[in-house]
Amino acid sequence: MRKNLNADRRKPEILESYYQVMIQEGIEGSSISKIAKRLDIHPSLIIHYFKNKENMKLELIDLLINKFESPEMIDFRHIADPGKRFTALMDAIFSKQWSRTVEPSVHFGFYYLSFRNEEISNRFEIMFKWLRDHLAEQLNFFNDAGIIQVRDVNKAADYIVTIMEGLEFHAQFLAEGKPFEDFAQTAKKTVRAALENGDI
Amino acid sequence: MRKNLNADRRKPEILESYYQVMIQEGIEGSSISKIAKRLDIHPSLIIHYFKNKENMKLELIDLLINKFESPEMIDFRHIADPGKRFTALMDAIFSKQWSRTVEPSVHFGFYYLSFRNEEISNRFEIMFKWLRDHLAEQLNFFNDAGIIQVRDVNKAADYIVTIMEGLEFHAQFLAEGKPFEDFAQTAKKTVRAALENGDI
Amino acid sequence: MRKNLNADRRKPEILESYYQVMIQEGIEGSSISKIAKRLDIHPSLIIHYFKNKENMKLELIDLLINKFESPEMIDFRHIADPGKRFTALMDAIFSKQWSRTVEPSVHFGFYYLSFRNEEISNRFEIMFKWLRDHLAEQLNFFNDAGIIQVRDVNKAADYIVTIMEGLEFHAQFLAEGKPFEDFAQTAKKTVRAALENGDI
Amino acid sequence: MRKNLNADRRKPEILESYYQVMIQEGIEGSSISKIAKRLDIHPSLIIHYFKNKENMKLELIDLLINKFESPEMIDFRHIADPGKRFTALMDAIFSKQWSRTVEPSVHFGFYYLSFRNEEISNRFEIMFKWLRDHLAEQLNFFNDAGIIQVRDVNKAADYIVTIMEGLEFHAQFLAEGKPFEDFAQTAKKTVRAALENGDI
DNA sequence: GATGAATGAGTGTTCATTCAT
DNA sequence: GATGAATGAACACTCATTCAT
Repeated sequence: MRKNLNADRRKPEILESYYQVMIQEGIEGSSISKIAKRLDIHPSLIIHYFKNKENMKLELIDLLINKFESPEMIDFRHIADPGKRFTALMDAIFSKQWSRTVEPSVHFGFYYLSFRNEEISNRFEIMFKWLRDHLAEQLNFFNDAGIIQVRDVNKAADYIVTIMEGLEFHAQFLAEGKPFEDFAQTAKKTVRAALENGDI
Repeated sequence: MRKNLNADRRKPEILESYYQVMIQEGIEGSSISKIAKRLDIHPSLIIHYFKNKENMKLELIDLLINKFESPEMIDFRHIADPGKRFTALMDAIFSKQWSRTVEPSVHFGFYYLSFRNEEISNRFEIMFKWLRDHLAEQLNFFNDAGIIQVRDVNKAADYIVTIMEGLEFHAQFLAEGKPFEDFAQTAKKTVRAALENGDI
Repeated sequence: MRKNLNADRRKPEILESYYQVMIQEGIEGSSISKIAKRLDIHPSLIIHYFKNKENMKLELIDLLINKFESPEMIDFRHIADPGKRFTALMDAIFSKQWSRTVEPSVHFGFYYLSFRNEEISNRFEIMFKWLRDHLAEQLNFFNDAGIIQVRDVNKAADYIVTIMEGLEFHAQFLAEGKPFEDFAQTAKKTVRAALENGDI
Repeated sequence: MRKNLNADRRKPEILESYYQVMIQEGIEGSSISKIAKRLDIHPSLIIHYFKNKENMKLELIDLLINKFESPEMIDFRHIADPGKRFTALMDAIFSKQWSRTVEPSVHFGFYYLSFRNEEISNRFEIMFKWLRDHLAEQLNFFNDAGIIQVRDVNKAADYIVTIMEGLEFHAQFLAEGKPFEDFAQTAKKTVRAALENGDI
């Protein structure tokens, strides 16, 4: 039991433990005492750092969203060639690595909470909009380069995000044992065709 | 307050109350006592009917899934004309009425639980596969009738389900105040195009 | 599920079920619903027959005590020869069959309850006194016949009962895997010696 | 009512309360909330200290057993003279003080629980064996000193423990208002005679 | 005779949180 | 910074029992 660490080190440690407990026990099963037990610290210490559970929850969400928005994940503006950049972007979006940046059970757990918690809802909204806008901007670029024939880039960006999220459902209930990538490839091709054919 | 109703009337009444409490308070917030209070009955009466909470949960899920699978929702085999049947099916799938057969918050609540509860997971899987297979069968029919040019009906059916579920995310975070139908129309057109163009 | 049996048949059936549940689950674990479930009848039916649990408990005790007091267990007055009758009585008292007329766990369960339940206490007292008096009477007979040299038959009878009950403790904690009869033999010999030597 | 005592003071306090409630209400009647109410503390504080009721039960048993095994109760090796030591030991064993170190109702309550609870059973077994072995060792000493003529010290020790426990039954049901010591004296004399006469 | 509806008290336990140290 | 004492609300569930049918 390490002692006298300061907040900068303790807080991420606690959030990581929170995340792990959530994976194993679910949201409602992630009690402060379980999180504390995993770290071999006293539950009160968690309250000490985060004031209350709600704060901790929001801080965890912020942390996870930051992972999503990290440039190396989805920003390929450093690739000059439009075709290559398009492929890179599509590959990234439909990759398992990207979809599973955050454990699906945790992702959906917070998504579920967003129905009744405005603070969480806002955070999700900001994240999705950021993603959508980033995609729209890139689609514009690909349009201009003649790679795709999208009529309404905003709607197209919405469409991509929609499928991305839907993929998780597919993986959960319809994958029939096949790896995530299997159907993701199909989805990617279909989406590419839609963008290239000007279906949207 | 002895009303002496029998199980046939009480159980649906309790499940309805459970459903309503879940909408307002979320899954983890739906305690037996809250459900009972809503009905002005004693909590132990709920146990009397369902033995335990887990049973009640599963019975509620079964009830909700039955709503989904009701023929009038999605079965248009009584429409002989292939073109009209296709349109009817597409309209149904992307309709708000269909998407919101069950309150999204409840739908996603149970979806979330399925990560850690095999019984729930199985029920979802069966429902999604039933839907997917029904769609695949219909796509075959439309293919034969020359309405669409689908290469792989199973993948196409998967794709449709995937988008359908993804739509909920869009409505939640990206709709920007516009009604559900707005983007659903866009999605429908894009999917129709994909089926007609043989993109999948 | 047999129906329409009358009290004469149902009550012993229920008491037997009660006894069995008590063996498996202990006194505090013997709920009416468990007893009913074992018989595949409705818990209310048990209340119907016995009015309440306390009555049922007392009726079970009466039933078990009757087993104890059955003449074939301990009454050897039909054996005319004093020596043979003495041996028969001693053998019976220190036999496993006699000691285990009622399951020890149940016997001690009710014994334990007698501390706080006067009705139960009275029943035990009557039974023990009946046994003690029966023994005293027999000791008198053996004394007169010159088989033993007991100075105070009442005290001797008390002593025998005392050891008899203590034997159960020995079997529970000190038997070290050996059968009940092992130490019971030792005890019997020691008691016989005490009676014959006039130690009491 | 925040008293902020610490575990060293609170735990014995709670165990004492548990013991008292058990005397009044029996084992199954000793709920955590009753124990707490007696101390005017919150029930969850008891959980705080003992984690769960089972632990508390075992800790109470350990505490009571320790009372039994305290040297001043039964260890007379400081008395050099064999005859005096023998008398002291016999007097102690058949004394009310020793028999009632723990309230009989509690003693038998736990004894009863031992039928269905291995942890409790083990504790009893250890305690009884400790007592038996201590007696056997002393009997050896007395044998060597020529005070008694025991043939099998182990069996004799078993016999003594058996009677000791049986005495409680006698006191409960056959004492007929006379004090415990009354029949205990008789038992003691008879046992002494058996040891001295070589009946065992 | 038998069942089911309904109650209400009670159980042990979990939980987030506050406060004192 | 860290721990432990203490609380109080809440939870699912068990139980014996009553009443109507």
